[in-house]
Amino acid sequence: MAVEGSEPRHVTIVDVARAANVAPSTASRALQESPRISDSTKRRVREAAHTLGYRPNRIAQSLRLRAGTLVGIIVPDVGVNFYSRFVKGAQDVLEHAGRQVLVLNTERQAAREKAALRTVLEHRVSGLLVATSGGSDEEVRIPTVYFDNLAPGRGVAHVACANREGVGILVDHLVGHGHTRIAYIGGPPTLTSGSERLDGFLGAVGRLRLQASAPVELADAAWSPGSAAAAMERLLALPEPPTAVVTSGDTIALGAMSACRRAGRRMPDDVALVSFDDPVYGELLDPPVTALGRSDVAMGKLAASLLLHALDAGTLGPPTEVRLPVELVVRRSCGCG
Amino acid sequence: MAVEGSEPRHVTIVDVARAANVAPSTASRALQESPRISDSTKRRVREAAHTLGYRPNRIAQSLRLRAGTLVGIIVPDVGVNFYSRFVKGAQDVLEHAGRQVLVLNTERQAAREKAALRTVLEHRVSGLLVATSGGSDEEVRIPTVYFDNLAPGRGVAHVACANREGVGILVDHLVGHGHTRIAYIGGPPTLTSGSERLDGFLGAVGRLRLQASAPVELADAAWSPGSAAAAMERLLALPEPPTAVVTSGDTIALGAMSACRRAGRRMPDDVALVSFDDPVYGELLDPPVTALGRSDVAMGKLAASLLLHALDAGTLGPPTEVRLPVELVVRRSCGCG
DNA sequence: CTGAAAGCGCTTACAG
DNA sequence: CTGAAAGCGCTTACAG
Repeated sequence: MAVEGSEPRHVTIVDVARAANVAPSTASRALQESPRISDSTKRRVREAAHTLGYRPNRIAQSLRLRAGTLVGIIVPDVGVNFYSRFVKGAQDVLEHAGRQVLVLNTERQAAREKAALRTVLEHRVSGLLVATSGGSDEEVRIPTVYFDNLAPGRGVAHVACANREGVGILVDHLVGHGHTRIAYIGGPPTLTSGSERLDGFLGAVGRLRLQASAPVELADAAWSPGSAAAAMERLLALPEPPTAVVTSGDTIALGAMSACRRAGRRMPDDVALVSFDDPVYGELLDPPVTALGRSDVAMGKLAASLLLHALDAGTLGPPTEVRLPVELVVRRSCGCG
Repeated sequence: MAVEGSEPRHVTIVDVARAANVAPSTASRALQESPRISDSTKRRVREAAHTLGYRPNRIAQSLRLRAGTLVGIIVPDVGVNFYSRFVKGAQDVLEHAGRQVLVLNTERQAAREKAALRTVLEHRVSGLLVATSGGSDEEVRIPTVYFDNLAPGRGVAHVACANREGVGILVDHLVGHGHTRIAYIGGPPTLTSGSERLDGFLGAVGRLRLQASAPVELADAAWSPGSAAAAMERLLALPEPPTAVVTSGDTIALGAMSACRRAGRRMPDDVALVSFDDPVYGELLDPPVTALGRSDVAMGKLAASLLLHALDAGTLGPPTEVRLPVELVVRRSCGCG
């Protein structure tokens, strides 16, 4: 069973040409269905290619064509649901466009982000989809779509969800339930979503004149449930604890919910909760979470489409900014039902 | 700000050579730190490369070297936690070895799996990490590590967790709590983990003489919570419903738990539950789930290491099969605490 | 220590 | 309709 001796060299177009008794150039054109090649020749070449098991070498094609089919995706952490589902969506539309995806992880480290950028550039990717962690400020010279965390003025497009409005919707819903002491637990305002969502909260409570009773707590940079739980505990320890809380993301909601449970507070009776980014199985949680529907897969598809568009249109003008609309999925944690 | 006119051609080694006043071959060697090049020349070349912003073209390198740095990973669905975290682990060790990862999704479709295989092969990846959905039976000619779903006799290595033993541990734990009517909800036995885990359950109840009161229900091929919930409902509708249930995976546990909740059965009092594959935030669920710790990231790292090993050792002999040990994370759903 | 030449596997003007 | 030649950007024997 073991493979003996030397590597069984790959079949090349020269092999195919020889087998079909034509020149390599003719074989190449035949395989490309060029109209300039006779049907009989095409058939002969195709057969030769088939029986030899010819697989074109994309490396060679890319070099010759000075353009490959690779697209780079740089994310802070593929292990995180949001990013992996974004990749899934992007991969899907890119694949259908005959492109492949090089996924690079940065672990939210600036150095790794820079290295990732260098690497994909060396691979001569046609374009890039990136969610920066704020690491690299260099302008990239190839078509780039920034998502989640935006990079003002750079790239061909930016995509994010309607962060401010989203939080506004969440606050409004809570107010509809009669809450006036509404707290917010969010990711740090260093990156786009953390900052815009916090902004949205501040804006909403301002508009509703609720500032005085609207405490804000922040989770850590990874938006970890642990740090969110600690934040929730701080809120519960307040002299006048909030009766409802808005969380800026699924993992934060999870942490907050578990903190409430440990503290013996019933949800939604003692404290209601609504969240941005529906937890992946949000309807299975106890209570089922009222949240803004996830837009990760859709965002991936959109970002990929925008990139594809820029790729064949040629990049011109300032980046377009696209905001994905959000929609409230009403379940039980808010007090409904 | 818009980029004007023609593409700004990439800087090549010829440009660097010219700037440093040496031949391209010398520039190439200098950049590779060849001992045959004088220090002064090296310095000159490095400086030229730096000021010109030279980035080697990996496409060209790969073609010339007849070996690239790409590794393919083929998974049923990157959007699923298990796979995305596997990718994260694999990516990490591969990246440290100077390799990049091409991720392909199959959506559990045989046709897409075959296409994915063709694609990565055309990219001349050095090796492959694949979780088949049973789609392709063809032997792949490059070093391949199969994971999760195994392919007997093929590839350089197989990695999976200790499925049978794992379920045995789960059953034993439930028996330790005094249960005798123990049900099982699992994925279909078509692929490795579904089949081995079911096997493990059957083996355990046989060994314990519990067969008569050990109903088995199956979820769908995607192991969806919805189908698991339906399975749980069937179990609860039994004349003598089980007092405990073993689920073969995290998503199945989630579905089963929600079905119990909807049916008004308290957990673990009315029905206890233990699961394979700890849900990602299993400790935050209500009740916190007793489960076998996840080994996805570790599995990714292991699979990548095995591949790397095969890559520099050269493939010989039959595939090694590695089983990741499992460990029980005791929490509340089983009745502990 | 450095350079000229060949070649990795393709594709596309350029001829015929 | 088909072929011979050049070249994408590198690296590595082979000379010197």
